[in-house]
Amino acid sequence: MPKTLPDKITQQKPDRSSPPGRVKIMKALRDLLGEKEFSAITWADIAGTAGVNEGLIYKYFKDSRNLLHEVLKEFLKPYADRMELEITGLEGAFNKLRKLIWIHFDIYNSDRIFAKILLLEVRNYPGYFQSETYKLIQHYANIILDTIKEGMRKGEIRDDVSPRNLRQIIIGGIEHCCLPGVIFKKKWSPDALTEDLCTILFNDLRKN
Amino acid sequence: MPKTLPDKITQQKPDRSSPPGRVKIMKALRDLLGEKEFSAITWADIAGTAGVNEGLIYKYFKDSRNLLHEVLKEFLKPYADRMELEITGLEGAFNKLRKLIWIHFDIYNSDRIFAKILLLEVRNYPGYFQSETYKLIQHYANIILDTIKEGMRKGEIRDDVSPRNLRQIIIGGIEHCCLPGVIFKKKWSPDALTEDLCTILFNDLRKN
Amino acid sequence: MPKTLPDKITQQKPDRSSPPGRVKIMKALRDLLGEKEFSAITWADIAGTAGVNEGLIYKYFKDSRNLLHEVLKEFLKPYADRMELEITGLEGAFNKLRKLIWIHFDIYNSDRIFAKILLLEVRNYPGYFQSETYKLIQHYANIILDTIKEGMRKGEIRDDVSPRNLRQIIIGGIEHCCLPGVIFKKKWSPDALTEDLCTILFNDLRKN
Amino acid sequence: MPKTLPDKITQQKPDRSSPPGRVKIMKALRDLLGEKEFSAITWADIAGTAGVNEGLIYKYFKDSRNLLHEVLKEFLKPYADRMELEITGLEGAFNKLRKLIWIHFDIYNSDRIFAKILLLEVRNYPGYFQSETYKLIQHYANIILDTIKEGMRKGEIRDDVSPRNLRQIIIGGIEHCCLPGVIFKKKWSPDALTEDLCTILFNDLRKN
DNA sequence: CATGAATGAGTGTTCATTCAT
DNA sequence: TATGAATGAACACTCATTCAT
Repeated sequence: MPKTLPDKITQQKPDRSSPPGRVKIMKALRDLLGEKEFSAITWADIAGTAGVNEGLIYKYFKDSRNLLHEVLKEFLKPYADRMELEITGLEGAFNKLRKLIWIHFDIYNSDRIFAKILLLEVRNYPGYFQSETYKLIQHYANIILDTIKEGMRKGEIRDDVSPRNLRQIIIGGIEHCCLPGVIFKKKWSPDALTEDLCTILFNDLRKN
Repeated sequence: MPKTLPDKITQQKPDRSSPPGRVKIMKALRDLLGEKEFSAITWADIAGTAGVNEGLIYKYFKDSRNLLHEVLKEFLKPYADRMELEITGLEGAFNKLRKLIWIHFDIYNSDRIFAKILLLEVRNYPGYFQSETYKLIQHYANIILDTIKEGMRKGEIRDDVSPRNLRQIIIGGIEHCCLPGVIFKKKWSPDALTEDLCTILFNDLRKN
Repeated sequence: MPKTLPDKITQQKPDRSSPPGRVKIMKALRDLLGEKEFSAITWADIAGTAGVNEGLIYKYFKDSRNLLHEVLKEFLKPYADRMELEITGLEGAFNKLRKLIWIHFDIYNSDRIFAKILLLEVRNYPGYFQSETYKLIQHYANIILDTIKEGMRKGEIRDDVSPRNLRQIIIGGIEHCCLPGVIFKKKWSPDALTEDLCTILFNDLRKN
Repeated sequence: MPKTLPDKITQQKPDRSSPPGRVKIMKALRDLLGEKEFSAITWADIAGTAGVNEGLIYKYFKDSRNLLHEVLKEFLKPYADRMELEITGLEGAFNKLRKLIWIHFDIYNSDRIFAKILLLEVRNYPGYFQSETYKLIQHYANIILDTIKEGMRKGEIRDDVSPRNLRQIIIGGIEHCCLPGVIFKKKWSPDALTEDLCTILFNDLRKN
């Protein structure tokens, strides 16, 4: 079973290039997201929490959505490289998929705020599917897709199903297994969920 | 392969109890949902489209969310009975599940507006998970869950996985297989999707 | 010499169709225009002066420019019919032109607020030359143009010059004769200005 | 017919007294005026275009209007001497006036940006009529006025009209003949316009 | 001489909501 | 039952301006 991801991926590199105000604003939004829905967060909230002037937000971010995407990007970025790294060296498509699945469960489990935003909120903001955040998400999704395709090519995975559908089912399965926990704020075990999901997807569902 | 659902489930019973104003308002929202996001629809929009006064909406609905739920309920209601009806008489858990899966694909396929609302929008409205709409959705989910449990009890479905997780994976799989089509407005074939999803879930994913 | 225009053309017909709020708002803007530049007038000013809510302005006028044009239209409308009426029955192009010139001097003389707006302010608002106000102004300009053309056709006015240019010179002459008075808030005599303008334009400028 | 003004009047003397920042700022505003209305130009625009810091503008110009006037002054200055030069040596008031008129048409024709600003925008800025720009403009106007007065004194021009009014009519005529071209961005012929304007103003308008 | 960072006050605009008729 | 009129409170966003470095 995979071990937890290296303690605290440094989410925020205090580039001396990033002005303190900008940093404070992003931090403020991150904090506020823990308290309330993004759509309920106002510029006044953000400015107030950050301790900066409202106008400053506009200086660094063209609008509130842009700010959110910036925050999400900063959250998602580190996982991008991570994910590819984690599966290199693993043998067999199923092992890789299992690992990828586990990582997803772990990420959603360890940061509930972002889990809620990613699983529930962000998707129905206008323009989400053109956003950079979506592109990052798609990047992960494509890692899964590539793994599937490779597995099919190598004759490990049955190739009488659409690889895209398989990927969608994996992702959908992951997300819906997390949802109850996210909504009703309960902890879950990434290990156990991975086990169940893989059992169901990889094996015959019929008894014996 | 299952055939398409009986043409035009009567979505709207003109209860003589339902005053014309109320009917017009609900109709107006339904029409508007085809044009734009729910969150972008204002009372003025609704009143304008319905051809009634803004104030009148308050007579019948306490707020816009309430109105939305009312509309969704009206949409979802017919399917409730339907679903149970469709699977009674079917032999075997897998057959029943397949049928249920197919129905979901078919519903989302045939009404894209509601698909978009249900799959993307409604979930992140505050209070959704306490709403009646959610209860109706849960009702369908429970039909699936019951079918799974029955299948396990009867020794058809392997019982070393959590039935809830299995249900979540099924639902998540369905939804994520529909999502690309909903987002990018492409048609899909409920038959083909059902086939893929069932193959993946029910059988061994390993080649041979 | 022409006599002053009939006392107080009824600028505002209290159509019972026009809601009191709307009327108050337009009145408020008209009053404010006497005090300060249009560009310095805020919605708060207008709402405050009118004694109504800021939001109400938006109900009746889509933006402040629209409100201004509405006010200008109401001011200009009455003169539209007037002008054509005044010259019907007059004999000879030069008589007609003289009358039209006099009317312009008189209008600008009697309402300095609108004179200032029309001669100085309104022209450089974005979209002015697509506005309804401009169309109304053009209507007057076209009456002059038609009179010129008719005069040329009838052999009264020399036809070796462009009628459009002649019109522009007449209008430009009128406006620039008014300008000093408008800017430095001095009264002028429409009669005297008409006399000078017509002498210069109609006759040989050379002595003898 | 007068020939075009000497190619490229040097608009900008790189006084060693003028610091590079100041020069860049003025250049930036001049460039921006070609793109959009002055009123739509912000300090950020100017600083961005100039490639300097916003704060720097304050070092050199007390406010944006002041900056505009500075730019206009720089534009208008060269024509001041020019104009007097051009008419010295000419015989007869009418010849001089014709030349002055032609020069105006030519200036407005050759620099549309400044034409638009001078003919449409600048006049309704608060304080314009106290500005240095206005004084420069008045200077030109006075050259015309002096020429008229001289012509009257010498018995060339009829003296039964106010010289000021005559000047206003000339200037108004010039401006209004240019306006359509400026607004709708069409080229015009200074020669043809001069011909028409002089014919109308100097001669009898009556046929024969 | 020039900059990066930050500010404060205001702007137009939006909308759900109320109420007398 | 339904409407026209009006309201209040907030909201995102803008921008000229200042100041320490």
